[in-house]
Amino acid sequence: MVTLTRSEEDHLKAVYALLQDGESAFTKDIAARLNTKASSVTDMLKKLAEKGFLKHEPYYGAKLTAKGTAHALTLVRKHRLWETFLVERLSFGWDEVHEVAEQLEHISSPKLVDRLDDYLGNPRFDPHGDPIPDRQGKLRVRKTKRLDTCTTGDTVRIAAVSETTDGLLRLLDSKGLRIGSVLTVQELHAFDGSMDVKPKSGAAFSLSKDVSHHLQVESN
Amino acid sequence: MVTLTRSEEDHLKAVYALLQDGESAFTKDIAARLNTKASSVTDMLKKLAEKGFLKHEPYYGAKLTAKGTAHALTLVRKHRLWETFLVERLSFGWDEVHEVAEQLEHISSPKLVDRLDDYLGNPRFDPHGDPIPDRQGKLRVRKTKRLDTCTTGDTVRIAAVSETTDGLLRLLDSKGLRIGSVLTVQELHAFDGSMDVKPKSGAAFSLSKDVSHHLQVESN
DNA sequence: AATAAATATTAGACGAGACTAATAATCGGA
DNA sequence: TCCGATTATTAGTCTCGTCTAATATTTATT
Ligand SMILES: [Mn+2]
Ligand SMILES: [Mn+2]
Ligand SMILES: [Mn+2]
Ligand SMILES: [Mn+2]
Repeated sequence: MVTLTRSEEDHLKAVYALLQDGESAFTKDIAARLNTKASSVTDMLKKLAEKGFLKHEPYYGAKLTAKGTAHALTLVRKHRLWETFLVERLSFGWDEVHEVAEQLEHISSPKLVDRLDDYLGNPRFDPHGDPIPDRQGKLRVRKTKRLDTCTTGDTVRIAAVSETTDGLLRLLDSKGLRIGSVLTVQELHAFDGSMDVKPKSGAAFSLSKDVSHHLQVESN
Repeated sequence: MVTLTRSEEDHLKAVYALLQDGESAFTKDIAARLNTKASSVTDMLKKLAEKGFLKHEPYYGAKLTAKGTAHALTLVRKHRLWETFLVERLSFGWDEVHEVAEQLEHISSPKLVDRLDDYLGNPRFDPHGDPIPDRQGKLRVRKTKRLDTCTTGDTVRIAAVSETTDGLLRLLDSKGLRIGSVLTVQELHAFDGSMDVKPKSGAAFSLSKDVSHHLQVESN
C-alpha cells in the first residue's frame, strides 16, 4: 500500500467532497477548499493520477478511481469518528472539532480507527449529522433534502449540517437548533430567500437562505 | 507562539531525552535516535537554536533553553497521555502504542490535551511507568534505580521500563512482568551480567543484563 | 463568429528537509 | 604528543509542496 502525505490526502478528500455535488471536481474549487492556488492543485492532481487515485482530464477536472474513493472514505471515516470522539467524550462543541479532526484524520494506524469505532459504539453519524463509513468503507446514504427546497407547511427534522464552519454552527446553537430538531416551514420570502420556521416548542423565527441552504432535512 | 514542524518537534524531543542521561545532547546520538544522518541533525540544531529552543555549541552538542524544555515537556505530556488513552481505553498492548503516539504527539490543539488528561482521570504515569508532566509542565520525579544495580536479596517493585521497544515489552509480557510487579534478586552472574529473580508468586527465572538494565525499580 | 472573461496548465522559483561527499575538529590510544 | 578514528560541520544536490507569472484552453457574451 502506498502511503499518502497529508497534503495528498487533503486533496483527495477535497475531490471526493466535490464529487458529491458534481460530475467532476474542478481545479479552482479544490483550490478554494484548500486555501491554495490552482497551479498547486494541478500539480497534485497529476501526482495523484500517477499514483492511481484519480483520473485527471486536463481542463475537465478530476474523478476518483475505485482506489481513490476507497482511500477517501477511510479519511472521511477517520475524520467523522474523531469528531464524534471529541464531542461525545471530550465535551467539545460541534463548532470546535473540525480543525482538530482535520489533523487527526491523517494519523495512520491499522488498529486505531477500528478500535476507536468500537469504543464509541460504532456510531452511524457524526456530530454534524454526516454518516460515518463503516469498516468496509460502506456509507449509508439517507434521502434528505435541503431545507431551502422545502415549501410552506412542511414539517421536517434536521438531519445534517452540510457546511461545518464554526460561524454557521454557532448561529444554529444560538437559535437552539441541532441535529434532530423538528421544524415547520411557515413562510417563504421570495425577496431574499429567507424562510420563517417554527420549532416544535418556542416561537417562530427566520432563517436566511445562507442557513437553510446548508441544512439537510428529512420528512418528519 | 511559534509552531514547530513534526521534524523539529522530534529533534527537540530527542535532545530532551538525551539530556536526561547526559550533560549535552550530541549530534550522532540524536541522529541514531531519529534514524537520520548527522548532517541533517546539524541543520536542525541550527534552526532550533535560531528559533530559541536550544543552544548549539558546534562540536559540543546542544542544551535546551527554558523555552525548549517547556515545549519538549508538552510533547512528552501529549505522547504519554495518548499512550495511556490507547492502552486504558482502546485496549492496545503496551508494546503497540509507541509508534502511534509518535504521530499523535504532534497534534496541535489548545484544548485537546487538557481535555484528554481530564478524561483519563489525570493519570500520573503512562503504560510504561513514565511520569506524565502536568498542565504546567511539571514532572514528578521518583527516585528509582536500575534493576541491574540491585544486589542479592533486594526486593523491589518495577516502576518503569526505560526503553519502549516492542521486543523488550513483549519479552516482559512473556515472563509475566509488568509495572508494579515485585521481584526479589536471588543471584547475580558476573559472567554475563544476568540475574536470577523471583517474582512474588511463581518460579524464579533469569533476566539478561540487556533487560535488567532497562527496568527502573523502587524499593518495596 | 469574434472576443472577452474565466479557468487551467506550464514554467520557473523558492524554502524545508532530507541525503552524500568533502572537510574540519575533537578525542583517545600508542 | 602525535596520529588515526570518531564525530561534526559544511557544501552541494534532490524531492516535495508551494508560490507567481506566463501561456493555453474553454466558456460566456455580444
Ligand atoms: Mn486534513
Ligand atoms: Mn463532521
Ligand atoms: Mn513524533
Ligand atoms: Mn511511554
